[in-house]
Amino acid sequence: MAKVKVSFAPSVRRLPSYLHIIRQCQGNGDPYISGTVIAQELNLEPIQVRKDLAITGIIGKPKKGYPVDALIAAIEHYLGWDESHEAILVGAGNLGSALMGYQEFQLHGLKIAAAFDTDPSKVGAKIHGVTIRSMTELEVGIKDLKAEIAILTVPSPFAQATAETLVRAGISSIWNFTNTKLKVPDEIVVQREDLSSGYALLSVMMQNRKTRILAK
Amino acid sequence: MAKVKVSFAPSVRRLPSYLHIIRQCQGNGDPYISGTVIAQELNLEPIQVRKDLAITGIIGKPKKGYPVDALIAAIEHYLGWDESHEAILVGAGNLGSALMGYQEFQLHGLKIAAAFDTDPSKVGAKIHGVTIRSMTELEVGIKDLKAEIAILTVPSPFAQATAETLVRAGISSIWNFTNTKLKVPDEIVVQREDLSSGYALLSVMMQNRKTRILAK
DNA sequence: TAGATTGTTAATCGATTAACAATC
DNA sequence: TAGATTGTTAATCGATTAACAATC
Repeated sequence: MAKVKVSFAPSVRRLPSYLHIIRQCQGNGDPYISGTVIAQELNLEPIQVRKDLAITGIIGKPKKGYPVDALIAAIEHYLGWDESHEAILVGAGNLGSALMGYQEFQLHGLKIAAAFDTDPSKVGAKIHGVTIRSMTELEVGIKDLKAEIAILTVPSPFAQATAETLVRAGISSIWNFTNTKLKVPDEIVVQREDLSSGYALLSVMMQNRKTRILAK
Repeated sequence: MAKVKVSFAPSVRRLPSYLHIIRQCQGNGDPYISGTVIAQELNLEPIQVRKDLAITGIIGKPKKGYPVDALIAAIEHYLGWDESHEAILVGAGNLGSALMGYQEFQLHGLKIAAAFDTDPSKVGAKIHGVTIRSMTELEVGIKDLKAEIAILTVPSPFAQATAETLVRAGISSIWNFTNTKLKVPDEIVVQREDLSSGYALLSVMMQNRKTRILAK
């Protein structure tokens, strides 16, 4: 295979957008899609798209572009979205419930097998088809279900303690939706999703826009 | 003021995490906090924290650190979080409802004045204190409320059309939670929040972890 | 064939990190 | 004072972009 030296996180983050575009293309019945087209659709540079796609190992055809079906398969395989991963969700509040209802995840191999919450009135109920269990069963539940991913949507003050329980129970990956930076062993994979950081960016862009307009 | 050449988006994105730590410090009654401490807490390099804080214009004291109250004020002012912004939310589904319940936003000046949805059974109801109005009132509603921000949580297929209505109604900033890249005029500020990109990163890290372990 | 598009190698750009003098 | 911490200037690192030969 050709040796590919590529930017990492930024490229990986862009892959789902590519996948989205390419899927639409597949719906149209086009057998090939060019990096140029993808770039245009997403307001990116064509060279960036080509570089990013290279990490999946896919080979394009000059003049035509990339074979749509193979490209989708390559991206999904690279992301591991072609096999299923058992997940549990901790904290069935507003955000947690919303995430349970997100069908897209299932499409990408993420199976939320159970949710856990401290609120006794929720326990036993189902939200979007997922049964809510008591937080006291968390450790046993994780082992029973052989879950590898935990989606963490508890209130921030409980984030660290919950994470420690998760690690004890053998969870290897945590998708952290709290605004707490978790202290966990190095071998645990943590991905933090931070709405505040996006909102901060939006806020600053809004201010820049205003000064830009005033400067006219 | 000292001239500060700084990385932009990444620095801005980190500011809310700093704010979170510094607030805790304020709770403890500490009058000063050092960049070193913040860095330790977030697993960052001290120099990075100092560089980031410099963009807010705050001046630290050698040996002591930054004055906590002034630092909080400086970050909030830089982000524009010290004044309120009227927002509306479009698409009161799972995610939309969750966002309406997110108190943290109000704390940072984001006021969701109304929500809009196509579902007649939702119209008139309140979710987390926000009244749901009919989508047909969207344009008038935005003008009435003098909203500047629209939080877009409609199903992806409706994202582009809805965005166009928003722009027509005079919205200047869109916080886009759909996985559609919006085509809007340049002067409109758009911040896209993309769960798939975070999940992609988590997925790849999980695979790398496995190969790392197998390599042992 | 001619030309669009690929993949590779090199150049640029921007963000992070290092080094260190200034200072409380 | 001595030493921790700041802010500045320079060096490194990594990601994006440019240039271009290869190719269908």
